[in-house]
Amino acid sequence: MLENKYNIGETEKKWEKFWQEEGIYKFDKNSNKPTYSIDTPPPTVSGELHIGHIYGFSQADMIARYNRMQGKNLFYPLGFDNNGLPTELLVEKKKKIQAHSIPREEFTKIALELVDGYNQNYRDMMVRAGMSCDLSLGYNTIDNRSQKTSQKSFIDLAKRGIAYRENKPSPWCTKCRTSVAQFELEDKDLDSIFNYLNFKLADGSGTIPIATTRPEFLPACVGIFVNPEDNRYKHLVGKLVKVPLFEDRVVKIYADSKVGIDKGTGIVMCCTFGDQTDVEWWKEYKLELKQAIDDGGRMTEICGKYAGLKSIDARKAVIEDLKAANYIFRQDPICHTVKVHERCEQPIEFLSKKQWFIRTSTPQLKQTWADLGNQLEWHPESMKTRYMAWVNNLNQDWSISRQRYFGVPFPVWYCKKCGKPNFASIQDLPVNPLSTEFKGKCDCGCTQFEPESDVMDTWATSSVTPQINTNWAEDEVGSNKKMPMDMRFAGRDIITTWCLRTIIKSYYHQGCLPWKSLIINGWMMADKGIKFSKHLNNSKMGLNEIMETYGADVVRYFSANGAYGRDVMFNEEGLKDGYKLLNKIFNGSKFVLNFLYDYEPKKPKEILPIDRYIMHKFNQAYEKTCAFYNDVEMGYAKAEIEKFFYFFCDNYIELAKNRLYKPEIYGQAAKESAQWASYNVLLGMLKLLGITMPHITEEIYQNYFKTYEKEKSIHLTTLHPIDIENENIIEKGDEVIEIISKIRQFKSENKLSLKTEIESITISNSNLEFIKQCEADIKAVSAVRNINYATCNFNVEIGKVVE
RNA sequence: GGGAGAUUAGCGCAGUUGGUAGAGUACCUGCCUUACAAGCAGAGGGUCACAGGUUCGAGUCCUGUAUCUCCCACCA
Repeated sequence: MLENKYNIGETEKKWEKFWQEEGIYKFDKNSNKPTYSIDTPPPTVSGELHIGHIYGFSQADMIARYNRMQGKNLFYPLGFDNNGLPTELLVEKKKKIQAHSIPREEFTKIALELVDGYNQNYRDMMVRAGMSCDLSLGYNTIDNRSQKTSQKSFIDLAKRGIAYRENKPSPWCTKCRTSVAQFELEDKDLDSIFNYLNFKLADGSGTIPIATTRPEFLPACVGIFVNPEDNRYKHLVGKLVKVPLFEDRVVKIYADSKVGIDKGTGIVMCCTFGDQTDVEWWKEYKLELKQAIDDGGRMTEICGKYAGLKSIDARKAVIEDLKAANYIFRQDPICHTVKVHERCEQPIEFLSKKQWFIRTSTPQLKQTWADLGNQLEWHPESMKTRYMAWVNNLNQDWSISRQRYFGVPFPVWYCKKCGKPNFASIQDLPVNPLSTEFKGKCDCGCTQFEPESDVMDTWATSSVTPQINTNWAEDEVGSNKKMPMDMRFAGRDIITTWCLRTIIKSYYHQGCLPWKSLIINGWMMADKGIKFSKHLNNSKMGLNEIMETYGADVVRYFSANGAYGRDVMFNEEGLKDGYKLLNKIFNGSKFVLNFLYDYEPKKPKEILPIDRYIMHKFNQAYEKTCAFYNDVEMGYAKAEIEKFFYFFCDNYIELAKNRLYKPEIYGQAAKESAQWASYNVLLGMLKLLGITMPHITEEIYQNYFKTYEKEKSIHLTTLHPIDIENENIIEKGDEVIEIISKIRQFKSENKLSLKTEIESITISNSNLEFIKQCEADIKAVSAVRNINYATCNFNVEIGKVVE
């Protein structure tokens, strides 16, 4: 028997425990069923979880559950991404150790131990939210399997010339002492001062005005630029200019259309490197490379007396000296946007370092990425546009070197004599070249090697999750058979980064897409226009509080709202809607089960018309719901079956109630007919509702249906329509519902109780056969004593009320 | 600055190819109906962001504007 009142927390936790202990969601290696494989994106575990995290995952889980109930064997892992900077910083902070102070292996070991606790919290919350992942399939991107996969990927690409090493200026964070990728940068508004300087022409013919916010870069000034269309300065092109404070140095004036005539003074100094434009000019005009700032943000020896100062202090000193020497003729305070490293908010510098790159940006490759994008099944389709636009604008190869200590090392040693990179053997992976000698000889005969000390960017590893999942490092043939995986889900912000990179790697290694379909979810917004954010800490309700009050089923219900891929706004009202359905499912089921506990399902010889009708009506809702799930529209699917559930309760239960209660009046056969319909329809509804609300549906299944359905969990049953003979009955049944509705309307308008008895009604219709068959049910539900019939257009006339 | 999406009832959202604006919730009116008042029945409520245009007809197509979200670029 079900409890009188549904206890959300207790019941949900009970079944979560059951699912884990019984291995309900375990992937079965030996199964004959077709596999449905999901490349779950491994989350970076840091900070508090908020309801926004649950949003995307629970939507994907609904697709997983739908496929499982289609009879598929689910490969649905939950890994964690923890080989990057956030983990390194977390370990340093929590364990109070400097990464560099201990061997990399040891640091990694400590990291894995520490991260395990965080992973467990995350896993617990995923389980608590009703995710049906197989936790035994998890991985850490810093574990041996992931490292091996990532290193093998690198060696494969490097040996084929797809990965190459080159000296390239790239964004650098002097605080984290690492190069950073373009997409790790964000904008920040900072106050600064625009300094107007007079540069002396080398021939003594005068001065030219240049405005700069970074005067400390003067020692790295390698050229002056004006716009070729600028009539004021055209004549200066080709002349030489003395660098202020460093007057033994002269630089040439160039003309380039990238100079904005209206900006500043219209004359720009190019320093290596102040910004991206400097990088481009340096490359294009083959300028000298003068590095003014070192890895840690201090001035280098080329800066003379400023060497060793932090750049910010050097700036003050330089400005003082410029003022003293009368170079500055104007200073304007400005607020401008600078690129900062998203993790530490430190303004970035451009430094030139030897880095490994992966080729991604030639026109042919771009065409390949576009072709692959077209082969991929996008949900929703409109998201493809973003991908295509990005691919089209791709103009840089992918930098994968990071000058950090913690991470997946490059398995490479450079020959001390000729510099050639020598790679580790695949069977030795994973290796750390800092602690392992290269065994062998370079082609040049040399046996002395310099190990690579850099590690790979975390994306280099998180882009091979399909290869980690399919065990490509150990079994290429087996992996190839499993590729592409069936599905990947992701937030729409990472289509162009994570998704594209994963596509690139799968193409290079296995010549195919990583997945057949990509499902993009929107964001859950905290309030109008405001995203949930770790920085803002703006969750109105904490996740634990929400789970306590409403439970996972309700959170999942809320997550299913709206059209797929769209943002939704968090509001407690939305949770209350889910709570209503939860309550309704419990009460409706409790009522029906009362009449089923002593019933063994057996198809009766004769099924009454209303009972046949509700089963056909269910099949109709079933088809619609499944069609929505096939189109990855969880919101519409949920709404469809929810609508039908309410219909079932408000109409069918009311109609069948009397027959179920009073077999002595309506007959035992009439009761059994209603039992048969109730059994099938309720079970069918629970299965479909269970995709969104797995806990409550399990509770009800276990309470009764399990005895007759064999499967040990409702989530292992398969979806199918009710087996019933084909019959054109839905329209006729709908007419009966309309008759009842008209009588209810009459009573409501006349402010009567629904129990109020009515003397007689007259039903008119062109064909009265079906309605006549339902007479007993209509009378019972509407409290009508007599029904008269007339043959003409459909109409219901309501007679006198019994006083 | 460029690209993509959004803007519809008090609220959070649906609206397929152009043809009288939809459910839920809230509010309101009633009803304790042998499961559920966290329920049931019923009613009201919208210049479809704004301004133009195409069309016999526009929430839907086109152009522009505003606001929000995401992505990219620029920032001397």
